[in-house]
Amino acid sequence: MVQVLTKVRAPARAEPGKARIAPKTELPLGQILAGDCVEAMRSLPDNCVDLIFADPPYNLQLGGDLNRPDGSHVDAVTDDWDRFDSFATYDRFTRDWLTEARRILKPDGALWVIGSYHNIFRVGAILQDLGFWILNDIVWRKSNPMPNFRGTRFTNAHETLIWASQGEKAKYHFNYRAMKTLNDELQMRSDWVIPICGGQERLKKGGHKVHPTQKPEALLYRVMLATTEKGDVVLDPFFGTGTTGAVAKRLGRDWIGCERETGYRDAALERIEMALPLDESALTTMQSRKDAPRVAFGALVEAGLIAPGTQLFDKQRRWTATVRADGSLESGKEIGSIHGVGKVLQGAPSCNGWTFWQITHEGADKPLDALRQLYLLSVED
Amino acid sequence: MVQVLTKVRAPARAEPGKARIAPKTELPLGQILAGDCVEAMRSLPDNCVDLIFADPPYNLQLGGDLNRPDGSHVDAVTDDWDRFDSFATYDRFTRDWLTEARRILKPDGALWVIGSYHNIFRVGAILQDLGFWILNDIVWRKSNPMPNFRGTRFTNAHETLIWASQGEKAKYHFNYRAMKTLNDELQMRSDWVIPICGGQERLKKGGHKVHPTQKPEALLYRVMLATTEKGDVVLDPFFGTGTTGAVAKRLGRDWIGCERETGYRDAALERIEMALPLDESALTTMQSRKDAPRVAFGALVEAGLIAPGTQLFDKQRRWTATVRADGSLESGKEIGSIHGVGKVLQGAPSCNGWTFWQITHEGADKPLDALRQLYLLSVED
DNA sequence: AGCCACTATGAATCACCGA
DNA sequence: TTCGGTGATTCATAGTGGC
Repeated sequence: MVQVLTKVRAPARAEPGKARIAPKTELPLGQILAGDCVEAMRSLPDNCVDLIFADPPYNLQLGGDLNRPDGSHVDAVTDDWDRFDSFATYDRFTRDWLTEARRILKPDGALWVIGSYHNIFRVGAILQDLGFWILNDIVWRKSNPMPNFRGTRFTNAHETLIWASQGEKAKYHFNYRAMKTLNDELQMRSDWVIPICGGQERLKKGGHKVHPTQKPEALLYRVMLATTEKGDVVLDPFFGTGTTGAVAKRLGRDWIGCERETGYRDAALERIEMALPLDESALTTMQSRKDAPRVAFGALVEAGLIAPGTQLFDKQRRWTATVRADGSLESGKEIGSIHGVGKVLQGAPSCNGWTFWQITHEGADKPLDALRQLYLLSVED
Repeated sequence: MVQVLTKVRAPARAEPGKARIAPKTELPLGQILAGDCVEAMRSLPDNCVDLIFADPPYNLQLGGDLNRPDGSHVDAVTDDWDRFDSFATYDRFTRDWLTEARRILKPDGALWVIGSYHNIFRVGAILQDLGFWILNDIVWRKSNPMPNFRGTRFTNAHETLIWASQGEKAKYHFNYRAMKTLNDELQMRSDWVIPICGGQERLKKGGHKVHPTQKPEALLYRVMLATTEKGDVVLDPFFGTGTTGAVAKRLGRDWIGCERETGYRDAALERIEMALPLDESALTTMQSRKDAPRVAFGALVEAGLIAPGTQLFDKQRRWTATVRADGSLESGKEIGSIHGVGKVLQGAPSCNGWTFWQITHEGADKPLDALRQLYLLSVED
């Protein structure tokens, strides 16, 4: 049953003198706390993190084996950590970690939780009961989901994220301009098309995936770009193989993880060690409408086709420019879209940035448009 | 003797002796029951409807008026207790109508509920608590949502539907082939792109919309096509201006509505009166193979389409087998049905012999299934 | 090199009838 | 009620190997 057992504290808006904000120096930044996440969070002070991203067990309740039509076996999520006796047990677990999360979250911090229909309705109801205020539910539309092999239901092609603040009146951070820039000058919608995690990004060991449910970095990239600032502290209570940490490092955010399993912790630390932080200029995102670029290529940056910090150049190599995290471009004092910067540099009345700017990709120089074609192929539906 | 195994009958709608299924003649088909939906549903017998589609209100706890169960008025929602109280009120309301819905729904019936992040998590958790079994959550992705004017959040561009059966082991109906056909021969996914209701379809009176949240008919069309058969009874506890009734009439389904407000009832009746039912042939949908007559492999041998002694082989020609006079198959030491032998040879948990085994027929290699089709044509009248 | 064929796999609550 | 037999059912990527 979804119900609140104890009355929750007032939702907390940062009022000077009422809540002490813990300084970052007291925090285990860049560390993975071993053990149960509730215990781990108990070791942290009140009001100390800016964002919590949580990917809790989904309580899938899978039955027997499943085979594809060709007879091959589907590798299901049967790990111990996803087994709960009942909805009541799962609800208790959920209430426990959400309660602790609420305590360590700053008054103007935000919570993100991802889940599927197996668990997300319970999580959503409980976090509302605890006083969190839902700002959006976000649909991650998978461009390449696993089919329904037996033809018994609709292809389960999405997962749901909930974005919530500490309370109805609580402040929160939303980088509206960065999101709009990332989405080709259209407001970012509540449905995001992102491929599942595979290929080079998927952590493997001995030919096998290290974690059964590794999330794509593009998902975390958008979450953090939308709702944190550079230097913010991001905590992930179900750290797994550290996607949250890797993206936080790339984006210049500090991170804290909680993870019970040694194998996941080791893989995460090694992975984050290798992650390269973006440089200062690449991290600067659009702040106001005045600098607003018209960009159609933020999605390529997010998808990892173009890394923030990448140098672009024109065919004659008269100018170069640097790609920033939200898909804007910087060249000397000029900042804007790929089109706008190209126009100003050339002193031309207009410029098509897709054909003007060149990029070195797989050892060859190509116009940006070549990468756009690649991207379109990858997300078309 | 030519033998066709019994054609699959229309799936029985309940276990005989387990529950009495009310005959349709006892039901108020094509009527809108006035008043509160819980009261209205109480007037209906157990196990009497095949589908319930519900679009419940979700703004009870916010802004406007809020009444406690005893009828007293709740002041503006400003403190925690009141907020909790409003969720509790909404939960009680939800549990009440879902409980009654569960009673009148047939054992193999299905429930659909639509909502937004304001209420859908509570509805989903409660229906799970009541024993409903979620089959899919569906995202209605609006092609033309209202923008977020203040730029404070992501554009709220979708709503969520939950599709649930009576329980984990309950049967349910899913017209897989019809959905696949509707989606250009790809499995229908859990995210549906459908425009919001506007234009000619939107009911207006004196220049104003009659109902604030009229749903597009395309949405109901897909729901009913996917999970009901012609002649099924569809009930909508929050009938509004009758989208459910209009689509049910169009698709040859019977309907029952519940609606408190006279204005909505009048508009709905007028609207449904004008709706044109599709003719018989247009209503015929793609049948799944499972509904086709069953043919025993032996019948093809008997009919002379396949001679005893014929060699069969798999696509990669790893194995061969010989057809025997009684329709059994022999491959080395293995003897049995086309399915059983294929299963053992591959070491697979199961095998569809019709698609696994190939045969040389009229100079070309074909799966056995091709001959089955020929056979079906030859015995059809 | 480039193209094609073939294989592998991903958070999945994945049949149903008759004896 | 359990058990066994029949037979229905997959999409987008990534990777590998042959020609």
